Amino acid sequence: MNTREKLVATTSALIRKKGYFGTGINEILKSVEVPKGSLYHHFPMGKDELIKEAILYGGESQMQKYGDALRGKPAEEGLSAMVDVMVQELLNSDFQDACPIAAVAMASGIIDENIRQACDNVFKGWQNSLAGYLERRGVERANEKARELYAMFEGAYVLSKAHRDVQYLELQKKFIRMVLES
Amino acid sequence: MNTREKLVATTSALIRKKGYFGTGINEILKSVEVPKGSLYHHFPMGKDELIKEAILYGGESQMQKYGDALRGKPAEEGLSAMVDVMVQELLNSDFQDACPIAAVAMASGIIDENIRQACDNVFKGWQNSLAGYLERRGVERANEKARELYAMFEGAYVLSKAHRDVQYLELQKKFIRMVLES
DNA sequence: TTGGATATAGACCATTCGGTCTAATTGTTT
DNA sequence: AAACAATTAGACCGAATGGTCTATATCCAA
Repeated sequence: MNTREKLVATTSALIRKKGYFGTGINEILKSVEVPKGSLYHHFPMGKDELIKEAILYGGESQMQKYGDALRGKPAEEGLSAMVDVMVQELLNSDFQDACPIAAVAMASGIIDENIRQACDNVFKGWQNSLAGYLERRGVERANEKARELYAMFEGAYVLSKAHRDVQYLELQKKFIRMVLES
Repeated sequence: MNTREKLVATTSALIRKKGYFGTGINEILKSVEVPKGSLYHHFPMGKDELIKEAILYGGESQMQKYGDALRGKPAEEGLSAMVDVMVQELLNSDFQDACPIAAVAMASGIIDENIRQACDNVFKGWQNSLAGYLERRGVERANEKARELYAMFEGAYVLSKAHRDVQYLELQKKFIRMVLES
């Protein structure tokens, strides 16, 4: 892992916990043990460029985790496993790591428009990937259902973190079948 | 409206857009046109105390809006009107104002535990209020359904903001009946 | 009208913020 | 080995951060 990759990966981990404004450049540098010159060499546009990359990186690695959970399983079972991924991430991080994009997306509209678009693209990618998964399993109106399931999961992720209680995520499992069969 | 109330109301509006770390004390003071001495007179514990109050204030005023939308309507119609409140807030603010609590809640776990608890209490209040509303209309398993509807709405609120597109919220209306009748 | 509480006013503080800039070092190509 | 680009290193900058402190109003009760 080279300097650039280390910067992106660490930034991704930090913004997931503290969002855009809560994550400082000096903090990132200290965490990665890299001098300032390196950062501005690899990311001439500074913080916004680094965070944009971190959003895309975080989006991809999260998509991979979800993909692993879904793969080879029938729809309901796969989606349930996807919820379990979120549950485990909350538990493993003492409720610090929720959706890696949401924390930044909440402040979009204030921050650079490029960053909002990066969040947007990640969300769209997840959603399309989920829609494809459903379609391959013969689910009707897969796109609409993917959107709905995704909104449910996202909301439950936020609430479970705020409550320090995974019951909101666990509850989603009860409603997956209902959405699929609607 | 006295100085204290003005500080709380303005802080509530700002944290809704930018979250905990994105909202600075000096910015608040400038916006309210109040000197620093007044702030620390009314809130000796500083920023964290002010933001905690702002969370509770924002939670109450939002609950009032939702209550107005729900009041006197049958369940499905009322919930649909509640979604419309969220849609209008996004549109009226050019997609800057989503859930007034979520932006701060996302960074909880890092911030003062009192603030996380304030977010938690607001969320719990909304959820209980919604459960009561459903119960009064004879809905079975009102508590569980209130939780689920609430998670759906919260997720759609976040996604609609990130996408700058209210379709996620509008989509919820199609699924309200399904949850109610489940 | 005097005294004491309440509140406003803002200068000042150490620290951190994101960012710039110049050297020194490392790596690669001839 | 020389030359050149790529990268690392970190001192330094102005601005902003949250917070403290003293002085001055303002208000109400005695």
